[in-house]
Amino acid sequence: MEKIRTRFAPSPTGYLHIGGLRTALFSYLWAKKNKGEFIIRIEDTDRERYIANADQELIDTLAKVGIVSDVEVKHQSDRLSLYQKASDKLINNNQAYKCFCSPERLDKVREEQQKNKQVPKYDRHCLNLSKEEIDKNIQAGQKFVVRFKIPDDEIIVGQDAVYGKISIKGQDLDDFVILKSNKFPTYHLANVVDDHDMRISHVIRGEEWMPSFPKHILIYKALKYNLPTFVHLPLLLNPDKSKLSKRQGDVAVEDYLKKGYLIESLINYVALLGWNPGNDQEFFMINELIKEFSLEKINKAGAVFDITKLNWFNAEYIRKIIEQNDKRFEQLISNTEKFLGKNAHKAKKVLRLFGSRIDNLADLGEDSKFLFDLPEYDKEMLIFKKSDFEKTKEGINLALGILGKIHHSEWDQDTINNSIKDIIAKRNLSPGDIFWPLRVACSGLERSPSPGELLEFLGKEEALSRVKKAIKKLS
RNA sequence: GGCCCCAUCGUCUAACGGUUAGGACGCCAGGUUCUCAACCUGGUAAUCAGGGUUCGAUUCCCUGUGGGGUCACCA
Repeated sequence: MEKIRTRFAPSPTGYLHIGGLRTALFSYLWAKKNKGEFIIRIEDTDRERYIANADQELIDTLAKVGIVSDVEVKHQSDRLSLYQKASDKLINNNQAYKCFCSPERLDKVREEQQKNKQVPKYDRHCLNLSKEEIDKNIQAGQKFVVRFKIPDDEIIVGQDAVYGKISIKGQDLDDFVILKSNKFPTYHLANVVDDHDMRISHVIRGEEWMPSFPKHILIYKALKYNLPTFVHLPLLLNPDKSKLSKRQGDVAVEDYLKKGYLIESLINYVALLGWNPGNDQEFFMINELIKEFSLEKINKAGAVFDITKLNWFNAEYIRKIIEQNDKRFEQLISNTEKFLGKNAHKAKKVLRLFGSRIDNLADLGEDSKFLFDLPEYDKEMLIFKKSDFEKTKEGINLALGILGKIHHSEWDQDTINNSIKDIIAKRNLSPGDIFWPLRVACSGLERSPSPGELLEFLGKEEALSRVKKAIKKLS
């Protein structure tokens, strides 16, 4: 059997899109599952939209999430002769022709057709130019494009691994351009020529390519290439069901990385958009995805990119990593540092404190502020809703006394909690009379990690100072 | 508008003719508890509509409706 070869072929016109990530991931998974090859190819045939370095950034972002090309990354702009040759061949076979129509004329024709409520379509003005006319035009320095000649009496049938049989009448197709006047190929030509040249077995791409699928089939046939398996992926959608786009939220993978979403959660979540494992498993590490991935389980309907579920995945992964406390935790710590600014050295402790309370690492900066800089708070806040002024005052004073007696070397939440519980029992107070004011004293907040955790984090000196401050407020 | 594709809880999805239509996120309620988070328990909520085919349709077929994609010398 032929070796499985897939490719991800972005054009360097911007950053990596979430949808692009999903496409790249599925291609990658399918190749790896079959012990095949995954290839990245840069489709830089549009010199007008080209963005310098975008190709490298695309490659870098993919590498960050673990998706790497098995062969050297090639650029289509380096391979122009290949497309030229294919184009020549099609012209020679009378399956393509040179077109000298100016953009102005094309615009006019299109405008006219729209006015008459016709479908905009090239009018084949140059289809039957004589050899003499063509030579004359070229000699006069006239620019031309090469158009594919659509067999308009044919019905083109395509087979897709996800959508099944797709058929369309030739007459509904336009004589599309395959070679631009600057000798660069269009997507249609370059894509087909390269996929054939690189012996791609599965063309995995977004559903937005469906309309041009028949064109590609026609080129394959005209060039006498074997057809690869086509796999069109359902679209990723905005909450309003339109194609996932900027303006309704972030779509760049880098944006999510910057906000402190983990690679694991991004990959895991995106893998489950338009694909399912056929059972209830939700958590997948990359190797499990490779093992379980299958084309049959790809869905047809578009999938809304739902940030709340991504948040859940991310929160789960953060908790798991902290719990496991291994090498990945060390990585998470250094990843966390950049969100803490000057408090980066406390990253590990901050993570331990907030790891189960955040959706993404970017939340950490804001959430942990009070640890380093006690906010102002109202003294009323110190009194627990089921307590009163006197009991609160008694409680926190007792706390101060106990805490003062705990030695620096024993300053940890277990010791602290045990001592406090002790005194609560002895004095017949309720936990709220003492834990609550301690929390507020330490945080200035009503919602926070537990007092024990906070006291430990702050250290004896800072902790006692905050407690004293609270007592002062009450007196 | 032409062409193409799609259609199960709000969202991601399972059920390859027979299920009380399942799971997850979210949301709600309760438990735990000094608060929040986590955790545990429970609940909420869906087969777009109408026709067929069939003993039986979420599932197959048709029509309608709805949504989306695409109609460039962009990919």
